Amino acid sequence: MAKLDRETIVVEALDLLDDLGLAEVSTRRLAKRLGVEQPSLYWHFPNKNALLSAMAEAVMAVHATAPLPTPGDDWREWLLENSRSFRRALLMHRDGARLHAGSRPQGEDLSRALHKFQFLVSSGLSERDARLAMLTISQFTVGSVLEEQAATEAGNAADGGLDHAEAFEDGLTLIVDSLVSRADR
Amino acid sequence: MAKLDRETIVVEALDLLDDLGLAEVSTRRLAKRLGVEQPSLYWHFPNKNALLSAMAEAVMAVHATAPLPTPGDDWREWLLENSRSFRRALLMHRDGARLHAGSRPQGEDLSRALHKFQFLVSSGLSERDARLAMLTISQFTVGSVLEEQAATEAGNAADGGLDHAEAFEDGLTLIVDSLVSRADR
DNA sequence: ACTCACTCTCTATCAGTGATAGGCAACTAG
DNA sequence: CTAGTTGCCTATCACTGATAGAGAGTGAGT
Repeated sequence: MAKLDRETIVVEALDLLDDLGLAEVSTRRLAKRLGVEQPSLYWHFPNKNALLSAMAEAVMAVHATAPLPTPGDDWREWLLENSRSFRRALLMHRDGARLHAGSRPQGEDLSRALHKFQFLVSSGLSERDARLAMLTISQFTVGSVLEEQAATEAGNAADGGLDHAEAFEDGLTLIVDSLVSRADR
Repeated sequence: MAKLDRETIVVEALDLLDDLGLAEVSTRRLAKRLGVEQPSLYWHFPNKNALLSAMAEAVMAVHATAPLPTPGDDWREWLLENSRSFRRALLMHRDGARLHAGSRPQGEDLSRALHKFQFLVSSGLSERDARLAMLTISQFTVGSVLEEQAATEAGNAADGGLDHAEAFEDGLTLIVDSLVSRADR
């Protein structure tokens, strides 16, 4: 019936993810949505992990398509905006952070990361600080969204009335401020 | 045969975790290790999630037992050491960060967190900065260890020859430095 | 026109998973 | 001595990810 297709599958899988959460994403449920029998999925993906990786990559697509920094840009502002874009991508789907955490970085991302790194260096940061900036911020962001989504899905009452967006913004500023003062020195 | 016991079960479960990784921890494998049939576990725990929570709590026990700060302590040094202790606990078991990420904070921890918060405030940080410090650092730490353990278990070649301990230390310093300069102002 | 290979989905089935129902022995309190 | 509780057992459930192998459809080469 359905013209299956890696992309079609991934799109439907993300829909399923949003509806039921990562734990409830099964190959059977997904197949049923696609109007197909379960083993058919295994022609397009070698196993479920490969599917989850493709989903994780698709989730990151919005962020990975965002324009790269150009030499004239203000590095501080760019760093903030880049991090927000990353966070937005993770938040766009239910369990986005958990999904992302269980997947290794792809090939395309590496060259983009390199570009960003070089932008920071040519903006005046030391190589060490540039690498530190990218690592620390991305780890903080993943940790932050992971906690936010865990809080949302579990007790579902916001934990302690915490404003996650504000907390993220503050944490991000905290980190970036430190980088600024190092660059100024 | 075996005198089962919540603690005995958790200890064995953590052993199993270290041997096979979180994905391979099943109630049957665990029961077999304990010399017991699988449903017996369900007398001691209502479901597998409860078991995983108990495991997560046990993993944190080392950290949760560490002495609380006392008024005379240097807050910067204490903050650094507290974060290292948290990281060490996560690293002590395979998939420790993943295990931790899938569990909600317990009751005991909350009063400890409050104590730490108050220590930071009485050391001169604003309430806002104290909360920010604890949140940001813990999220960074979880994100950091999550990535470290994912790298270890997957490509198993260290990713990019990255020294995770050093990267953590640098990121931590980056964050704490920012807090210091805010406290000085 | 015929055949061969390839693509893609199907049916059938597997071992393994978390979980529940209900039985039965051992211990303990009245 | 009996009644209740504790703590394990057997048997079974619905569900999961995965594989084997059949067969329908398509298209290229001769």
